[in-house]
Parts: sequence; C-alpha cells; structure tokens
Amino acid sequence: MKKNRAATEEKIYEAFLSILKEKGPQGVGINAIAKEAGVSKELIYRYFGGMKGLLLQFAQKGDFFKSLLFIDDKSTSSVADLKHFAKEGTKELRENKLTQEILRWQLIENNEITKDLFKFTNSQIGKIFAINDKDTSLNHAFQLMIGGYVYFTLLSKFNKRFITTDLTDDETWKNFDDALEKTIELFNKE
Amino acid sequence: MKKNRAATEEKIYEAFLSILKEKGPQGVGINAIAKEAGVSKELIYRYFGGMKGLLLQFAQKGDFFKSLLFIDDKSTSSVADLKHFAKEGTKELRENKLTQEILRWQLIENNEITKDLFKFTNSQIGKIFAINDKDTSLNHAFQLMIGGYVYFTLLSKFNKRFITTDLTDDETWKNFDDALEKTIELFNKE
DNA sequence: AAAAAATGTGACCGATGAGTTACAAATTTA
DNA sequence: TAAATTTGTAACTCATCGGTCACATTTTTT
Repeated sequence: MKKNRAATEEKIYEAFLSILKEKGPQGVGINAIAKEAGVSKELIYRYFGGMKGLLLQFAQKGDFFKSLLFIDDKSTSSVADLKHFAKEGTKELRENKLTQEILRWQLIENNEITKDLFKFTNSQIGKIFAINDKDTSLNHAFQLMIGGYVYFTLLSKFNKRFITTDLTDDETWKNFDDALEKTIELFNKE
Repeated sequence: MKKNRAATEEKIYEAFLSILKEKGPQGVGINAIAKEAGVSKELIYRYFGGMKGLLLQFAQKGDFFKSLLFIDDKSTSSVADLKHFAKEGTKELRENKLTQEILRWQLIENNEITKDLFKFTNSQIGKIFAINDKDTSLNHAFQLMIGGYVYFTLLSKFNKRFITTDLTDDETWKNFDDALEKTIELFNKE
C-alpha cells in the first residue's frame, strides 16, 4: 500500500468539511470523519491532535467567512456601503453552507473543543461588521435584521415555512432584501 | 413502597421540563429524564410512549408560548398593536427559557420524534403573528427584526458578546427594542 | 382471601461514541 | 542492506445511548 501523510491529512480535512456542510455540527465526530475519509481514526489524533486540533486548524485556515470579506474600503461606512453589504452579504450567507453551520454551531454549544473555533470565526465576523460600528438606532436595526437573516437562513434547513412565509421561495428572500434596503433608506432620510 | 401513577407521571414530566430548560434540546434523552425524575425509564415508555409521546403531550399541553398569547383583539392590527407586541413579546421571549429552547430545537433537527412538537408550536407562533400577516415591506422588516431578536436571544446563552455588542447588558436589549419601535414608526409615516 | 391487574425496578441488549493499543507495512536513514 | 522511523490498520476498552425484559411488589377486583 502506498503511504502519503500529506494526502491522508487532506482526505481527513475534506471529510470534515463535507460532513460539517451536510450533516451540520451534530454530525461532526471522530468516527464519522474517519469513516468518510476512509482512514483509521487513530490518524486524526496523530496528525491533528483529535477533534480540538482539527477544529483549530480549520479556524486558522479561515476559509468559511472568506467570501464575505469583499468590501475593501470600510472607512467611509456610507449608506451605499451598507446597502452593498446588505445585498451581497445576505446572498453570500444563503449560499455558503459552511458559514451557516458554524453559525448554527454557536447556537448550540460553546465548550473547550469549540472555544478556539468560535474565537477565530467571531473575529472574522467582526471584520465584516466593522463597516457599521456606530451606536445609532440604524445600526441596531441593521444588526437585528442581519440577525433575522441568519435566523431564517438557519431555520430554512429544517423548516420549509415560518408561519405563512415560504422559506424555499426566492421571492421571500427578495422581500427580505428589499425590506432591509428600505429600512436603511428610511433611517437615513430621517 | 407507595405506588402512584399520577405522581410518577408528574415527576417525569417535570424532569423533562427541567432538563429542556437547563440543558436544552441536546440534554433531552430518555436516560437523563429517568435519572432526573428518579424513576425507571421503562415507565416513560409505558406511560408516555417514549420520547415521541412525551413530546407530543408537551406540545398539546402548550405551556410554552402561552405567555406570548397576550393580545386579545388582533383584528385591528394597528401600529399601536405592533408596538405593543414588539415591546411585550421581546421581553417575554427573553424571559421564557422553555420557549427559547423549543426555538433552538427547530434550528438543529426535524425528525419523526420532533415532528408533532414543532407542528403544534408553530401553530402557536402563527397565532401570535396573525397580528401582522400583510404582505408589506413593514411586515417583512418586522419579521426580520423579530427573527433577529430570536437569534440574539438564543446566541446569548453561549456567547456573552456578538462582535462589540454585549448580550448580557440590558442596555443592548433596550437599544434593540427602540430600534424595533422606530422602524415601525418610520415605515408607517412614509 | 384469592386472583388479577397495575406499578415499579434493575439488569440486560445491541449500537455507537471517543480514545488507546498492538502490530503490520512502507519509507527513510545510516 | 540493515536499522530506525513513519505511516497505516484493526481490534480493543470504556462509557453512554435507546429500548426491552423478567421479575418483585403493591393495589384493585372478584
């Protein structure tokens, strides 16, 4: 049999990403990852230092929020910037399953294993939100609505509807986008 | 030993509530409930029909969203009603741990066991939201913000901060309330 | 009082979780 | 080429999970 540590590490890492994306935080376990990678689980301990080490490496690589860091010049924090972030950010959030699962993870546990993971991810979110760090009512409304966007995005994985709202319909998300944009305008006019 | 089925059922049910409130959905299991109730788990199967039956009974009793159903006359759906719901509803949400954990639960699974539970809870949420079921941008903005409120409430269990926002500070929640109220006003003026 | 039914317990089962150990095979070093 | 190191596997431990079983005791019925 051919032996290749680098390739094996890659297999393990990819298996982890795959499981996290598909099954979510609850599916992420040593046994599941080893099985998915087609490799002995001992190697996860030897090469990564177990689950904790694997998560740490994932966090440091930082390829989860990467695609959300698209705004280069955050110094202005203009209304146009906010609108741009709202539009692009929400779209990206809906498409990036990895980011979704990290956000979901933060809602269900925070222990010694996930500690470092969340520390890094939150610093990434912080960079994004640096575009709007003022203590204004627009900012609070904006934060609430982004939070709502996250909530409905996560909810849509298991629930097709929220009350009468169809979470599988593109029109719904367009309505949310429009409401977000309009809110920014109204707060700014006034 | 004294035998008393009614009392035993009550012990089991209370143990379930206690665990759900404290440990969340992940802590809810047959073994944990039996241990907390100080009773053989066989009785959970015999009296409730296992976890599925226990959840169904909980759902039908409906003492989770009860305190949110405080608005009697929903026919008007006025701005005042919306403001009232926003203020009281968010306060209630922050205090009702049981409701929080049900909402958290919906974010992490939806299987044969929880199916009925969510069906009932969602019909309850539906009654609340019936106050504002119009397809307006205010409604969409309102929904987003309520969703954000739920998100930050759930997040606050494991995270003290969201970026620079202190989720343990009452002032933060007052800011959210104010932003919500102001949004309702702005959309209505315009 | 005797029989029947209801209540309750603890042990047991198979599956699955994380983590460790012993050993085999391949690769590198000397 | 021989020894040492690295890479990899399979089997093992131990704990926990949901679920079932046989059995004892209490309560109710006849």
